[in-house]
Amino acid sequence: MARMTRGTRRAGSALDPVPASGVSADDGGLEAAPSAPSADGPEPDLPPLQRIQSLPSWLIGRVAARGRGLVAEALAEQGVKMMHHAVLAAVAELGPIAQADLGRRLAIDPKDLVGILNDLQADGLTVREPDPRDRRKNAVTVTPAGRDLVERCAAAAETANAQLLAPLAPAEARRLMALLARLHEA
Amino acid sequence: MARMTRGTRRAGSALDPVPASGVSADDGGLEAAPSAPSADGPEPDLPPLQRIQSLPSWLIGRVAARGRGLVAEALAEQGVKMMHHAVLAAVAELGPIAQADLGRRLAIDPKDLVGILNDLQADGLTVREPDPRDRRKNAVTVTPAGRDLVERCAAAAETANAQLLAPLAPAEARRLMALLARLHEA
DNA sequence: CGTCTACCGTTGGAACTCCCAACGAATTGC
DNA sequence: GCAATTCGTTGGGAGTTCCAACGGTAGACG
Repeated sequence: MARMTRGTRRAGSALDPVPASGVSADDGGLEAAPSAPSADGPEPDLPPLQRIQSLPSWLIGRVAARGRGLVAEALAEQGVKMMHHAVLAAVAELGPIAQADLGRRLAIDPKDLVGILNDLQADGLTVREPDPRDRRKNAVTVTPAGRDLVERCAAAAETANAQLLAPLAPAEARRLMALLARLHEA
Repeated sequence: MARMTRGTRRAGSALDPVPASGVSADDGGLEAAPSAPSADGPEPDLPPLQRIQSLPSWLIGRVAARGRGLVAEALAEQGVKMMHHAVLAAVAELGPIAQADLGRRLAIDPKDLVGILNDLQADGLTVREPDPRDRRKNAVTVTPAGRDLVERCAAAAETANAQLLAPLAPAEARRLMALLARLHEA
């Protein structure tokens, strides 16, 4: 609650030496901290660059964010949001499918899936009809319009993904995907 | 507006063949969609499994989500949120640093950084003092308590990351990191 | 000198994701 | 028949990410 900002106003020290470019491979030597990172024992070793932010989780997170942005941007040109495209594509691929199965496949919260399917249905891209075998379930199906749209969106998404993997040779991209798949199935 | 649910109630078809297990490597052959994905020309090739959701962006996103969860869980035991740890570690590493530079380094929105630094400062982990050279800037510094905490948090984060990369041999993990680093520097 | 532009920290708000709890309807097991 | 479970849906809330705007400050230029 009592969250104060701007407390003690004392004199400080130099602050500029951070160039903040995006390369992150080479910084000028600028560890001029007045505190004592070089006089306390318990630091075993510190890598040349960022100590914590070069962790796998951070790196993967950054790359994932960039990929998400690229795909979202590409899909925005088609007027489709990312999750809407994912659901639409999944419905187009897996014939008629129940909402719960859809949510489990795509790791989408059932609550959010309701809204997404409402939007897709309002746009005439998917149809919900009750499953005669299990009247609790909704059989979700694509309409021809939905199938057309998912085609264009898939092309846009693949372009964005190619852009994401552009720095890698095809063989390297395959290796990356294989390693990530192993982590995903864990 | 006018978002209808539960419209036309007609008879459907089979709906059960989705096992929804997590393996994703082998599905039983179940492409029994009554519509025509096999009669239209413009599809060049469709991979054996999920067509869209095996895209790099999706796979990376899923792995990133798992990594984020693991790190967040490990850090929660120390009572620290992920971004708080990231900021604290960055401040500890890069001497006194301005908030804007911090935000650019970690790709954090300035708004969110304000809240994070307020929390860290309220807990006595960091200090903001105005930079005498540029009175617009805040020089953020770690306190000894912050330096102690970041040490424990770094250990927890590294454990979580090891858990994330557990399915990979050390050489494979290094290769994955190298590939991701190339994508990140793009 | 004054003005203009750009940056700094800060605030407010929107959009999206995720989690938990509940309900009526319907299915399954006993 | 009856209990337990599942399904779709609604509701609320926490958390994250991003955008637009503001007053205060610094630097560039005339």
